[in-house]
Amino acid sequence: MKPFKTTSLDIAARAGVSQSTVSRALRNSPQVSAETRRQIQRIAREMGYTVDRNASRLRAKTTSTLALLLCEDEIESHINPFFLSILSSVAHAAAGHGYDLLVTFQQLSENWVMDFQDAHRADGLILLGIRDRESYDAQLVGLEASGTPFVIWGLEHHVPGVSSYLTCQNQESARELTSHLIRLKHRHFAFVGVTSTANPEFTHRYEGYLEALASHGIETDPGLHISANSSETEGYDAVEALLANGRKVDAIVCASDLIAIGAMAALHDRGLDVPGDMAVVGYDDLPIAQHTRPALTTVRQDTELAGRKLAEHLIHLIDGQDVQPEELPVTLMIRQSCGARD
Amino acid sequence: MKPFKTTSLDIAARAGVSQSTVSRALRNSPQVSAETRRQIQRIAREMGYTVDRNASRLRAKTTSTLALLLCEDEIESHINPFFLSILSSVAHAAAGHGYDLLVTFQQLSENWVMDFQDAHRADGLILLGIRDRESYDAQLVGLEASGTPFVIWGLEHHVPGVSSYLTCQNQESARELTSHLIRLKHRHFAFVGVTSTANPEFTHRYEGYLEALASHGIETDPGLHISANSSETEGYDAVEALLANGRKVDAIVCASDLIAIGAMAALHDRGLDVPGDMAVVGYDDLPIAQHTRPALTTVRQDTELAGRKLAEHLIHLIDGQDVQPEELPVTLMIRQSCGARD
DNA sequence: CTGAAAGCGCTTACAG
DNA sequence: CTGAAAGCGCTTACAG
Repeated sequence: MKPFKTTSLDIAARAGVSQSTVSRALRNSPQVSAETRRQIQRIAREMGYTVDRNASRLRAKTTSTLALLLCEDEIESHINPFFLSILSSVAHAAAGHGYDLLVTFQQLSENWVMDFQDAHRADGLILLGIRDRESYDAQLVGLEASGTPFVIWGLEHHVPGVSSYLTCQNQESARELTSHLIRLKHRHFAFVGVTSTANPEFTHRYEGYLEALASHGIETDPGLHISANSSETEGYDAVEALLANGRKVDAIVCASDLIAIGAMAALHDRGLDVPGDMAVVGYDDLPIAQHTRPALTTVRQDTELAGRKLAEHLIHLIDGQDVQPEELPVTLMIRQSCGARD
Repeated sequence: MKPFKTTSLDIAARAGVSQSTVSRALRNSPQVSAETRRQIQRIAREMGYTVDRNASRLRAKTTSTLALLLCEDEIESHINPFFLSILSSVAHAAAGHGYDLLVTFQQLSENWVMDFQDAHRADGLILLGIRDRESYDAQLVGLEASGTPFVIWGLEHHVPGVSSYLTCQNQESARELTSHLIRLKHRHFAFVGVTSTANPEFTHRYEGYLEALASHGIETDPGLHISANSSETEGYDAVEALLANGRKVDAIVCASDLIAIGAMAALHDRGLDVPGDMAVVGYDDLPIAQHTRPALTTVRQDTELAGRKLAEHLIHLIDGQDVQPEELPVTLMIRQSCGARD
């Protein structure tokens, strides 16, 4: 069924050179004369030959593969579109650098380090998604011990030469966003989003929010911080709880767009108008954010850049170069849900 | 840096058997006595040994890898969450069967067959996403010629022993959904969604829609079929065009949820109430569909099942078994946007 | 049931 | 600049 498998020996025979020369020519080795190289590459193209990756990897003791681990909650099985958008960008970037991308969607509870330690499936790891810090930290230690390079999104974890991280300006942007709401005359604030070691990003956003309130002399009430994971349902429930406790609120800062969308649904169901009765803002700028009504004011994270940087940092680490963690810039997207003028 | 690489020879030495016996024991070969096998597997576990996949694959001439190609539009770079949900399910299923999953996000224009033909990167291919039929069909022919097994979502293409396809009950469900709207006393219908050979799924939904109208004696006006690809923006623009042409309409059937979300935004911006002035229904039941206000009436495709079936069908094909294409069942999700009673 | 041996298709010192 | 040769770590006939 399968056609005859062309090998480097076939190319060598056709080109009248040795198999080693073919191997060199195809890897663009400067050892091979330009003319020989051109001819060999032409013949390879004509015969539809591509290097057998398994053989190449076995011999070179490399995998030319990046692995991406997307940790997901087992309860809320619906994955945050934000991570999927990064995933897509990582895939592009990896391909652009000649790496394959192995994707694994991991349950929180599973012990994923084992898989990648000695299995020689990938040269390095990109870690995305939510996590249970208890087991997570232990697994990171295991990863480091194995010498596997890895890059994490959204969690400050840096071991020079082994691992790095990328995150975005969570705190600054949350401060700016909140300040914008204050400028729009909102005075009674609530924050919806879990803050814990398991979610440093939300925690930084909360800190930025608190800074903005403090710098404008607005008092903060711990009862107006409602915990919620990143989903519409938890956002909905959080706002129901918030409204039930009866405190005066005129602006809700949500730790993510998914939460904000749930929040807007809850307000709608209570007959409250956004932004007339209540301003709502989110975070991430998911594609849907511009299509909700009112359109959602939020903070744009550049997922294309994030994915590209994740891949590049990992490849540098694999190549033995050190990389510095980076905080990527974000953009405020002022739309209607915050009560903007137009 | 990297720890000493344990090989099957190390296990053999420790267990006092030959390397071949270790290899057999780890592959659960019935040739090895139960006791020897248990002991070898225990030692392997103790030493943290895992089979080197590159060597194993090279020797066995297999890859234990499934590839998933997600074709995306270059203009609308934001990927349909529906496909990403299937992707996640495929990843789970592949892992469950001991396969790795290689993910590639492909631009429409690229010639992707080449990559997988001789590169020995994957044993088979899953094809998802939109496509340009002109080049697509030619590439499928190339794939078949190479003998690579593949499974397609949403496009009837079946070559016994080589390829298969999976789709859902597009036509029946669109007929039912439209009939439901008719039962709710809607009489003036529009359909938004591109129908062309490039998008057989939308085309089947359109056919189901037409059947429902015909069976209730409702006349169809070609001017009330507006083309749109699956995005909020195109849905928005389509509805603007629809309203501009001034015909009486009281229900819009959208070929996807993304289109429906754009449609609802456009109606909102024109001051029209959904479902009071206009019913809107979608297709896919994206997670967001239950959180729009009004919540979106739509058709649920079981992405978990779809992903699992895609992986299983492909694995069967790889194993040389024939598989029959399947049409997966769907569920009507009646919510508020159609003007339901409660 | 077990072992010795060949070989998958490459890459890379080593020698010239 | 090129070639002959070794060997990456397995799997799998072949022989016993």
